[in-house]
Amino acid sequence: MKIRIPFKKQQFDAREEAIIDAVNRLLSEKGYDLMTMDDVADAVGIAKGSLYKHFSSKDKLAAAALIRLLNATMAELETLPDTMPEIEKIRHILTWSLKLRLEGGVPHLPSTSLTLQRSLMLNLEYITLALKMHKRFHAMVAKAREQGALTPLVPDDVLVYTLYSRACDPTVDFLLRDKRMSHEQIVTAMVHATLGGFLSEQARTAAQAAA
Amino acid sequence: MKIRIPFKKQQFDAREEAIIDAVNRLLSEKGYDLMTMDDVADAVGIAKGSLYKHFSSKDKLAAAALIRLLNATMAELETLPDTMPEIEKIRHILTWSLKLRLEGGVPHLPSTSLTLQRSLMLNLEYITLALKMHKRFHAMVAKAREQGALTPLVPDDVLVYTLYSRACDPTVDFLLRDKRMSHEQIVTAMVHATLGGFLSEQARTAAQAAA
DNA sequence: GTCTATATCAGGATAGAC
DNA sequence: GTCTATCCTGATATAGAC
Repeated sequence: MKIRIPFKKQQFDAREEAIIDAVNRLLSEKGYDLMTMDDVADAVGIAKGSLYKHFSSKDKLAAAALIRLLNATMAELETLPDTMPEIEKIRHILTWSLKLRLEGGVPHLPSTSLTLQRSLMLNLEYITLALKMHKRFHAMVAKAREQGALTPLVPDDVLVYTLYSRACDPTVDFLLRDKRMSHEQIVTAMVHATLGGFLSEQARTAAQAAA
Repeated sequence: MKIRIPFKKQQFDAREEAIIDAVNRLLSEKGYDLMTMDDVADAVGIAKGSLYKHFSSKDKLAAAALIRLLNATMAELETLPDTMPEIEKIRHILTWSLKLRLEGGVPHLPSTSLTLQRSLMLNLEYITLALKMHKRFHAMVAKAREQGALTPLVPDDVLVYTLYSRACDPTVDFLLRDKRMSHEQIVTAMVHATLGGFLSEQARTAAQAAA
């Protein structure tokens, strides 16, 4: 049973995607508080009034962008084979996040803005997804620890939160501004510097042998 | 030759200190963009009009707080004995920054806000100090590398910028919110996780022997 | 559903009395 | 130098024509 999607609807959805794209870029550039609805409207090329037909508030707009990001992250996790050691999954998702950020696609996380944080806490769809991802991350880290990859000196929570935070680390901004390292070099260095502090001796020698 | 400082002047200076204290707290809580002059005036307990007699703009206010922070950081560095291995100095200053942050004393760094960043770039006193500290950090990291403490896999710049960034890492906010770790535990874990990624094998085994 | 106003309000900065 | 009252810009959100 094939369902035809009306052209109008397609057009509408495409526009919404375009809006969220713009929001993503703007959020990563200016952050939530400095991003204005005028910015968004201009970037998409529509009037501000029209923008409000799609999203009833600035909150909703940012939430939509973050929800898309959460879904993308979950999808990326799905692509990883079950057989992959958990620490490699962690490395993969960290690398993926950093790359996304460098391409300008990733919002500065909610952590950046108190106002955004508060409004997100009232958004059921966002909370549900965020919680799901949080559990997923926790499970991944716990398994990595079972597999002996993590140092006992740092608790699980620290690594979980670091996975969220590193993609919006100002260090990356500074390195970008210097223009002395390529995107790829930045990612490699950041991943090494970030994970290096969490690895057990065992995992470290294993990683060294691999390299 | 003893110079008497007029009482009025003492009072004035004390008030300025109180203002900067409040700004520090507010900056660390809400960040630059969300901090309002009303907030500051209320926190200090004076009228907004009076506030402007002390600082002619919001920019200046934030700059004053950051300048005080830079000076405090330089002073802290001065206290360290020359004989101390550079990597230990690095560890010390990182620990110091994190503690300060946990006490609510440290502003979220300029990196947080684009607007603040831009206005700071026009503030000669700030730029001069920031550059001085930047050079100081760079020298410290370069020496640490000479002393064989750093891994060749991560460039100096990354560590330098990390020293700035880690004190405003959202990871710390998350850990604080959970209330599952004491301030001291948070500092220890963050320092280990942060520096762990930069150490050479040599430094790592040395650190392990020390512990 | 898109546009062009416009209502409304918050926040930075200033004026002017004391 | 402190206060109160006010100006003015910029930003969210809405109204109303097409």
